[in-house]
Amino acid sequence: MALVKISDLSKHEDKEVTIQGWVYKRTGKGKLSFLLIRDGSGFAQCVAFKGDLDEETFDEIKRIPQESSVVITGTVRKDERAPGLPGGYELGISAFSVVQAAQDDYPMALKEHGVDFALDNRHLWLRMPSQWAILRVRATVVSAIREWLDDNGFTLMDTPILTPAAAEGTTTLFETEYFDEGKAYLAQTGQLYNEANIFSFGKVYCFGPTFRAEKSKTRRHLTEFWMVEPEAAFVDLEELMEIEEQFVSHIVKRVLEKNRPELESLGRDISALEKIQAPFPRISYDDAVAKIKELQAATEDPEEAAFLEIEWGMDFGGRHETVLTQQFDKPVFVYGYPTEVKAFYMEPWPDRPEVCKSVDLLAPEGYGEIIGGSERMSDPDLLLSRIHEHGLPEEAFKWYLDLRRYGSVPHSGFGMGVERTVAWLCGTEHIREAIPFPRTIKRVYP
RNA sequence: UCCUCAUUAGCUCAAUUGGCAGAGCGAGCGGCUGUUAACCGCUAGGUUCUUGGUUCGAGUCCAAGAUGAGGAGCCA
Repeated sequence: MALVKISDLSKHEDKEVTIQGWVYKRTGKGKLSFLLIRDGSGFAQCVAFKGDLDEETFDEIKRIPQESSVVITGTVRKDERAPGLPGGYELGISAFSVVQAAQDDYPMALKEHGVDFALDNRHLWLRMPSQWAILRVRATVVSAIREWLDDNGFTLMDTPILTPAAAEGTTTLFETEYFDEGKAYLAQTGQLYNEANIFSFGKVYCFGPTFRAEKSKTRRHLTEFWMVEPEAAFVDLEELMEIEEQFVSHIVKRVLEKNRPELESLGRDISALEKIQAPFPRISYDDAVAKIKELQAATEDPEEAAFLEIEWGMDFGGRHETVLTQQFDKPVFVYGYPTEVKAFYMEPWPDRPEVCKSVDLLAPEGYGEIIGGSERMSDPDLLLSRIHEHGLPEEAFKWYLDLRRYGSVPHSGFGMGVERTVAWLCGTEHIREAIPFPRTIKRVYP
């Protein structure tokens, strides 16, 4: 008889098959016992009738503790009552064997848990359907990212994680001793290296973990997170936005194709995701500020109005992004931020030096920034003066300035946060659930 | 770093004005042939975050501390 995955049960209707997995839940009903089994590919109900089995086996099933690892053989039945993921099919048990009976003190009840308890038990929390669903979506997001970039002429270039100095000069970095060379720092971005790579490969991307030692304690921040950073030569700001909207649309499309049961199990509003197709709306920073002021004036709640206080030149806070994105049912591009609130390497707007050619992509439903990008500065003299203005060590950027001396071209790139994207697509409250083992300012265990 | 909030059974929470420490889930035992967070009966399970103070009496009031959370700043 065939060894099958739960996700394939529907292909074996009325056949006897064997599955290998773990007991997620057990419900006794006298002469009937229900086991909800998970095997990594999904969750399926297995049903034991006392009359179909010898007494010893039925008794063993009736008493099997949650999380025990088991091998079950049975006949696949279509039954609308059968719970599971994808569900709708169940196994009528004919043979049952235990690989290991779990201890009966499994700490995670099949209930809501507080954040602290859930995170202390992350190694076990991962077994629950909600976490399984979110991390399956994450895997699809990652493969869709690579697929789209690989298919659209971008070459993967791995950039270093150990770096000699602050790349952007703004954020606090994790520091480590590096032999006799002094300090090294965990990378906060691979962008500067990618700017070198494009002069050999044209269009490139790096994709890996990124580290920020900022003491950010919000639902949108991790100290270790995954970021994909495409960078392309001969691409200006307008073309960059076109790349981003095609890229994001493709990721959403793949998730809708591959993870519909997962999204449904999470209670995600799928129709909201079906609207995510290029083109996305574009709004200038100037207009966005005007819009926020308008929304602030219309607010009756004085507390909310205070949060929405904004003047031209300020960066957006979380509240600003929320009210702005609520005006759209797709992600929205905000471009042309004030030079002062952005990184040193962004190309100035023609005839408006106080504005730079930057663009952020804000996800709808209040999720906010998932992408930050810009057209990069191509003039070596201006770049050098910016490095001085930001108090950055010129010596560390010598190679970076070289790029502007030998065949400089207009070029652009962006960084997309994987966990923020996954949290948005799954409708998850906090991005810590969008990575298997989150690292936050107060947590490096487990 | 700052602001705000939280901490009671393994988990999620309740406990009136300061007056005997409680429930549901989970666990164990028993019952039930379709459970969907099943249901019914019984049993076990407590340093009420810590230290000090006020009081006849503190889970509750006061002080200090610990731990955690999510907001600001910063960013993806």
